[in-house]
Formats: sequence, structure tokens, C-alpha cells
Amino acid sequence: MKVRWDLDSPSQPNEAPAKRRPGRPRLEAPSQEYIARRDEIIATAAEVFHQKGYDAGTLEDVAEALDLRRASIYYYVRSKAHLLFLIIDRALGLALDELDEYTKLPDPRERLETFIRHQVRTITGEPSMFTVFFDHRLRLEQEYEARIRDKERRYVRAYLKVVQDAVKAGVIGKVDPRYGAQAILGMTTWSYKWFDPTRDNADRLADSCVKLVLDNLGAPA
Amino acid sequence: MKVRWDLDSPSQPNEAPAKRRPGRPRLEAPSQEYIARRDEIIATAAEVFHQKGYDAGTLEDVAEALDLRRASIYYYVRSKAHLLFLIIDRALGLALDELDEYTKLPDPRERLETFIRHQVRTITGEPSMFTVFFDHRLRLEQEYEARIRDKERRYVRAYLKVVQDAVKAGVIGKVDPRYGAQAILGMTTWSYKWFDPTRDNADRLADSCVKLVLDNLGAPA
DNA sequence: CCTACCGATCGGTAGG
DNA sequence: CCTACCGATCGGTAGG
Repeated sequence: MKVRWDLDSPSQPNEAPAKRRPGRPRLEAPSQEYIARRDEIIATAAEVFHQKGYDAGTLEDVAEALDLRRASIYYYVRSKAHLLFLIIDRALGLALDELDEYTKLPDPRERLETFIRHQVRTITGEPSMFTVFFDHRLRLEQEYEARIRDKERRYVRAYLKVVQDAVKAGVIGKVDPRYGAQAILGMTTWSYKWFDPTRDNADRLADSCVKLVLDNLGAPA
Repeated sequence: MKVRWDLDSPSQPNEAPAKRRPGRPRLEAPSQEYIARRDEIIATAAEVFHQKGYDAGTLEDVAEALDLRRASIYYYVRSKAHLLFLIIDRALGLALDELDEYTKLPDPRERLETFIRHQVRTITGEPSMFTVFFDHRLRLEQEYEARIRDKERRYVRAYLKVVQDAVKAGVIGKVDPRYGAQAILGMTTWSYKWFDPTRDNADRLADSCVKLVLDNLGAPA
């Protein structure tokens, strides 16, 4: 049986590059083609699972879409469960990607606005990835759970802080930060259920979300 | 084979009572026990599909939870697909239930607030039903689609109108009604993904949503 | 509402 | 990356 490389690593741009281990490496790094092909498989699987659902979408469907035999997928991926993990990890990576940068923005109002726009852009930009993430996240196997949960927390915490600061600065009402963060997250994220790129416009949706939360008129009752 | 009754009718309180057909009825109406038992099956199936997903959750699981044999479920339900329909139809029925009443509220601000509170209460009150509804709605068979889509449209339209009126009355910013409605719907509905009744409080969540959208402070930039 | 029982699908592996 | 092939699961039906 051929030796395969670190199948688990999601090869994300925001991932730290693999540390060079001491001594002579046993194997060369996975070839560029290998990585590219695996990314193709991940993306295609996301589309299949998006359309048919994780369980109903078969590896046969994925293989067919790639003009492969089903067994060949196992050269790149350990199992169907592993494939689900790779999709979810990638989705989280995308969402987390520019967030650190935005966290540094000094103005609370601008920061919240940027977070909202970022979320809308990210979700509507990768509907398949995020549909799989949100609708099949609970089908993740135990072994993968921990790795995901970590990044997930980082994400929610970032949102929590933005909302807290916005409340402090008085740019939004005095809401419970946790509920406020989830509400804003929901308002934008929900788009994965209804947004139709042939009809809807992400920037206008973002405008509406921002206006609803930040551009306010009536004084409190 | 025994004759069964109208398996499709969801026996919802807001459903019009079945019209009395002319002539002598062929069969008495389904017994109260029959209806009650079927509702039990629907509720249990919702819990199973909530925990394991629609495809991964088996009829065996449902039967076991009810202390039945799997085959017995078919006395109440045509198929697994039919069971999914019954759950989804029930969820929509619950959501639609009090909505007509609230539509009559004259004050735009109060009406929007009531809609928001109603949505939070409904979703958090039936997590299993609504998780199945939102996460497995696309696995509905063709034959059931139409019946669902209709009610669904009614729901979205009601929200559309509330938002339109709120914009006109100037109680929220001038947002695109469609995006505004989906944003508010998302803000509240999203709770089915994270709300934990042992830790969270539905009324406070509703407060936060209302405050975020309606109780505003800063003037538009 | 139950006891069998069938048919089909599908993830995964051997071995090249 | 492919050709077989196995094993298990599961929805559904017959017949009572």
C-alpha cells in the first residue's frame, strides 16, 4: 500500500506552514497536483452534499462528478466522514480568514459594520461549503469534533467582543452580548438558506443588515 | 389489507375541518386513539431526526423509542418520506398558528415587535420540529413540495408586509423589505442552532432582538 | 399491531 | 488511480 501524506491537514492559506522536522524527511511533501486534486474533491463533495445532503449524497456521486471511480477517492481521503471533516474545516477556515485583521479595527461602530459585511460576503460566496457546515456539522465524528470546536469558539468569541464593545460605545442598544452576538450572526448567516445569487445582491443584503442594527431612528420607547 | 384514513391530513388545529362528503360515509372517522398515536409517532420521529439527521435516523430508532416494531409504523404512516412531510407540515402549522391574529395589530411598531417575539417563542419551544424543518426541508419528495411551499409563502409574505409597514411608519431604517424581512427572520430563527433551554432564556433573547432592531440610539451616519 | 423476509444501496478493502 | 468484491444496513411488503 502506498504511503500517503498528512491527509488531515486542510492545506488552508491561513494554516501555518508545516514545520520542517529534523533529519532527512522520509517522504517528499505531497505534490502540488496531489493537493490540488484533493481540494477539487473537497469542493465537489461540498456541492454534492449541498444538493443531496451528507447521507444521501454518495461517494459515487462525488466520483462521477469528477470523472473518477469511487475507490480512487480513498487515495486522497480516509473515509466519507473524513471528507465531511475536511469540508467543515475548510468552511471554518474561510470564515476565520480575514477576521483577525478586522478585530484590530479601533472604532467599535466600524468594526461591527465590517464584521457584518464580512459575514454576508463569506456565506453568500460559498453556499455549498457553508450549507454543509451548518446543516451537517452534527454528523461529525467524535474524533474530529475537538479540532472544529476550537476554531468555532474563536469565531463566536470574536463576535461576542465586537458586540460588547458596540454596547459600551453606545452604538447599539444595551443588549445581552451573547444574545446580541447570536442575533447578528443569525441575521447574516441565515442567508445560506434563501440567498439566490442570480436574483439577490450580497452588498445590498449587507446594507440592510447594517442599517437595521446600526442606523437607527426612533428613540427607545 | 385494512383501510386506513386520510393519512395525509396533519390534524392541525388551524386546519379547516374535513368537509362532510355527500352520502353515507364509507368509514367512521379515525379514532381519537389512532390520531393521538400518530401524533406521538410524528413527535418521536422529529426527535430522532433531530438527533441523528433524517437519513441516518432509522425507522427502527423511531419504533424503538415508542416500544413498537418497525413494521407497525406503516399502519400510521405511508413511508419514511411521508413521515418527514408530516413533521414539516406540523412545524409550519405551528409557526403559522397565531400569525394571522398578529397581522391584525394596527400599530406597525407593536406588530413587528410581536412578530419577533412570536418567532423566538415558537422556534425555541419546539427545537426538534424546527430543526427537522429547516435542515431537512430539501429532502422532501416532489409530491409533498407544493403543499409546503404554499404555507411557506404565506409566512414570508406576512413578514414582508410587517417590515414594509415598519419602514413606512419610520420605526426602522429604510431597508429593502425582502432583505429586511429575511434578516429579522434569520436573527430569530437562527436560535434553533444554538439555543439551549437549560441555559438560555427565550424572553431575554426576544428582548435583545427587539432592542437591536427597534430601540435605537445613534442617528444614521 | 407483529413475524418473517426481500431487494437495493453504499461505504470500504484487497490487490494490483 | 482501477477492477472486483464483501458486509451491513435499512426501507418496505406479505400475510396474518
